[in-house]
Amino acid sequence: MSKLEILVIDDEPQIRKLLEINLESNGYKVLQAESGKEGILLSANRAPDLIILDLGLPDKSGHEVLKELRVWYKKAIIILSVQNNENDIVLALDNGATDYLTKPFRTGELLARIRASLKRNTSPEGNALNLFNDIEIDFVGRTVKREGDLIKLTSTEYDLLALFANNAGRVLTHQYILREIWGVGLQTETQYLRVFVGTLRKKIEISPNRPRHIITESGVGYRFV
Amino acid sequence: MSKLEILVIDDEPQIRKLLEINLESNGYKVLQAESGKEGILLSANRAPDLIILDLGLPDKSGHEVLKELRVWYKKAIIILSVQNNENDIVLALDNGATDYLTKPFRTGELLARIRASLKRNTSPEGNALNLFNDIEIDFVGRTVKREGDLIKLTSTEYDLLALFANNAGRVLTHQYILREIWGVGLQTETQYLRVFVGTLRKKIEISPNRPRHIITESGVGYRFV
DNA sequence: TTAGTGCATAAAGAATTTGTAAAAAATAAA
DNA sequence: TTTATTTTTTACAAATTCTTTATGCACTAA
Repeated sequence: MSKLEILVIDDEPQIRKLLEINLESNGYKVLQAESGKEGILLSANRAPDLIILDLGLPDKSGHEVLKELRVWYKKAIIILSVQNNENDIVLALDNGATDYLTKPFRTGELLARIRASLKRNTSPEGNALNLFNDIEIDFVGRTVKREGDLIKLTSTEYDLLALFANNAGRVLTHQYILREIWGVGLQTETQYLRVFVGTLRKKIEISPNRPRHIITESGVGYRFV
Repeated sequence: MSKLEILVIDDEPQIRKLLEINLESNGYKVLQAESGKEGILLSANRAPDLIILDLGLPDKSGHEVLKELRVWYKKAIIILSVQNNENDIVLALDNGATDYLTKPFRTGELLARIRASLKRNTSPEGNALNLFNDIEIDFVGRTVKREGDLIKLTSTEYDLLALFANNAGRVLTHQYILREIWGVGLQTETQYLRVFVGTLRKKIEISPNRPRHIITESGVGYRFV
């Protein structure tokens, strides 16, 4: 899994440095902007997973930046500000800020609030369902259905099918499949593959001897449709 | 549109009164509880749209209440506490609190944070009572029934079943289950899991050697249906 | 035709994984 | 303390999955 990206929009270099160190040591990738304009540009180009926004920017008010971002940016925006007056807090939250922290802040708390915000980013549970005609693969649940009925697959069979499904339409060479599923040591055991394709076909194809999903590409490999 | 309901769990009557006045004048309906137990019960019965929870309760720690609620309650929980130390804040947020405010708080800010939390309240309804065919699990009472008859489970057995029920239909790996129930240190003790799945099956399955609820996914983990 | 190559399938054996019973240890209750 | 309950270990049986071998078919080229 790749690192989550966090964009820091703040004009104070010390704060940016402090955040950079803390965030990177916690496994995040950090992008930096020192003005509102640059921040908006970067958000549009890189689509970070979370934005930390300072209210006191040189070129334009942080409230304005927040408003502009919220037109299209749907993920978490945490406000970080020296302003501790209620009006600013209420305004920011009502403009769609996910959270509001006042400087000086405690890094542990900030990290916890970042975790909480990121958790909610993904919450509308996008069950990664993949449909291939009569075959339905649920990558989250690790289950496979044909015409609504659950099919029992062994773990290798599932891995193989998932590999096919993730490369639907593409021809996968024997070598490549063997390397992905069995590892580099067994790249030459083409017979494994034949056996497993056989059992998979028996389970997911309507007529296994006339496969419509796992197509043989003679001399090369297989293709999933 | 009917009024949104907010449950206040706090043992201080003054705070409850203050919140009641402020919330009701802002168009919310207010429910009140003065202990953790009462709060959990009320949440289960009334399913409020948001919960405001004080950490310093007389009967049990607010952190415990939060954890118990989060097993099934999916909407916003805002923590209100005199504790301003980082550990409490981090713990609460990591346990699923939506937000954390320290007393004394500014009502305008609280209201803004409530609005922000309610806006994000999109997750599907969680229910304290869960039905899986003949099995009925009550997350509030921590009780399990099969065809109406109470089943006696040890606490680990219950935790395991609750974990399964909260992830019904999806395959849970051995590692994941062990981490959730026994903690990070015992991730490799797969045998524990076998024994407990065995006893659980004996208690909830009609024919334990042909399980219909806890399905083995050989080489991977288990799946609950 | 006949040998050669690549693929499909069945089935036996090997290896791994899982289930179960029961004893030992730890914890909670009386 | 004693007793009861729950959890952790241990040992072995059962089931499942993976690997290997054998065989037949289809196609191609000499």
